[in-house]
Amino acid sequence: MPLAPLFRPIDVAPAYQKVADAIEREIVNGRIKPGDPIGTEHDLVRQFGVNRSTIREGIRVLEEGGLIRRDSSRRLHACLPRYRQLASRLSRALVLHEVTFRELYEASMTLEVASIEGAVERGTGENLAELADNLARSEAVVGDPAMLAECDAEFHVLIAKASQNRVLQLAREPAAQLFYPTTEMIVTGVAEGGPRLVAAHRHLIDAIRHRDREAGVLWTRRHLQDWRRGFEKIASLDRSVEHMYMEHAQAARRR
Amino acid sequence: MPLAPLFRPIDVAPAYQKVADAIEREIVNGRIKPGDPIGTEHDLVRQFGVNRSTIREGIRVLEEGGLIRRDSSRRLHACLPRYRQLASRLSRALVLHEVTFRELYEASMTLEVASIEGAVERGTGENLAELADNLARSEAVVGDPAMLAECDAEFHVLIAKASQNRVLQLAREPAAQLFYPTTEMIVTGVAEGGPRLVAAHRHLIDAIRHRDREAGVLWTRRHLQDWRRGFEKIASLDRSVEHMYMEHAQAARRR
DNA sequence: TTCTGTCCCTTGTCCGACAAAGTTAGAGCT
DNA sequence: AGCTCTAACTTTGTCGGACAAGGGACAGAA
Repeated sequence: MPLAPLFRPIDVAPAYQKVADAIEREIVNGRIKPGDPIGTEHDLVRQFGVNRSTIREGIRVLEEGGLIRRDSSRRLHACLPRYRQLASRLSRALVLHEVTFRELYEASMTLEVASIEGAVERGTGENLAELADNLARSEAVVGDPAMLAECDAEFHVLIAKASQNRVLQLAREPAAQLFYPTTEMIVTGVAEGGPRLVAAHRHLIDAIRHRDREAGVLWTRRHLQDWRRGFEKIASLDRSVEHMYMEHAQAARRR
Repeated sequence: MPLAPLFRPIDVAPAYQKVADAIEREIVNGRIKPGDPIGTEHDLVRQFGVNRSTIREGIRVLEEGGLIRRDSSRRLHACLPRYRQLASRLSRALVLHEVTFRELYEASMTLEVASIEGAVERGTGENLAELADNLARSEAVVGDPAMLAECDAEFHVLIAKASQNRVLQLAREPAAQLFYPTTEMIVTGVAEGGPRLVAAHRHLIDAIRHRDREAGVLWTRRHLQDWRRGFEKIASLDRSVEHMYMEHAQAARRR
């Protein structure tokens, strides 16, 4: 007969983890504000009373989590995690889980429609100006698939931003990052792709300007259906997302 | 006149970052499969030709990203990033960006409705069994707010799972993690909260069983509106999400 | 067979060291 | 005085070596 449990397991986290947790707590609690400097490694060695190697391992954890960064002079300071950086982790996870383009398409349909609804309802003049600027740049590069795909990605980020809902902004980002590389392929492969894409963007901006929700939803759906039709000329929707994402994700990390 | 560019900028990432990138590439490319052992630190020292401290810093980066784990005996192996773990990073970011409950509510309305639609359309018998099991456990703890809140969180994870859309599963998770702590408060504060919550769950399961999309959407909306009404008795929707998340997030990390 | 002691290996941590790059302070010049 | 340029000083990234704690394997004892 097994012994009755008498003791609870003790929490024995390694020291580097405790260091990371302690600093994280201070940041999330707000005692260290984004932008505030964390001391030098030597300072932290003194404060925590552990070796510099241990401190450095803890710092790596926080750095990867986006909670602290090193500025140009490599000094440490707290910072607000960037959605894009975090989303690239998620995109990577989606690739590893071998999600299909069908899942990506379906989820994006939901998320992008929600974004445009928010944008139509709450988009500001400033949002419209950014979108118009993006549109102008898109029109200028309509013949260059790579540039156009980049503009398209930015356009939808701006739509999400115009929704004024940061949760939505964050939620759509992982799927969007996986879309991005395919857009270039599609615009390259389908002759009508570029102009249709730009036209859809124009209609979306109009919808926001006139606060015309129906039009916004309609054109978002069409825009995505265009993507889908274009994609199906190249591959099956049930293929899983693959390596194509890699180059883009790693390049984005460097920035 | 400036010289014509003759050389490309050299990649001057620190060694620990290169180590992390190299291992990440192998995992994402699929040459290292989830579950495969990475060598010991000493192996990696030999392979990369750098110091063990450097290897260890690289490992911390990958560990935080969820790409590798240490098993019970602390040996390294590749693994599939868990959505929950990644989502907790995102939740933390949302807290730091001081998103409001209104944003959380609006985004969740979209995401949960999409989840139930998928679940109604594609939910399997196994999904239903898991949901039914969850419902039974919920009914048993209807008087215990903490346990009930936990069941509620799990219920909605199961709904998302039943949608068979992993992108959606992932996208809803960050917002859901921030909801969780408030559910307990609400069920505690509102007498009718517990029974109403369980009733809604029952209706949702029925909707999936009968593939009744209208009912699924209807009860999801009601369920969320209940949350909202309950929350507004406690605080304003425009308050930003705060520390309340911390205890839960850190506890989840340990698992 | 099951328990226990021992050995080897791995990890977590520490110490000390050094080159490169950035920072600061002061000397020197206008 | 104000500016520039150089020389210390700091800080980071990396290295080598070291050691204790703890898991796994294996042999021997009950």
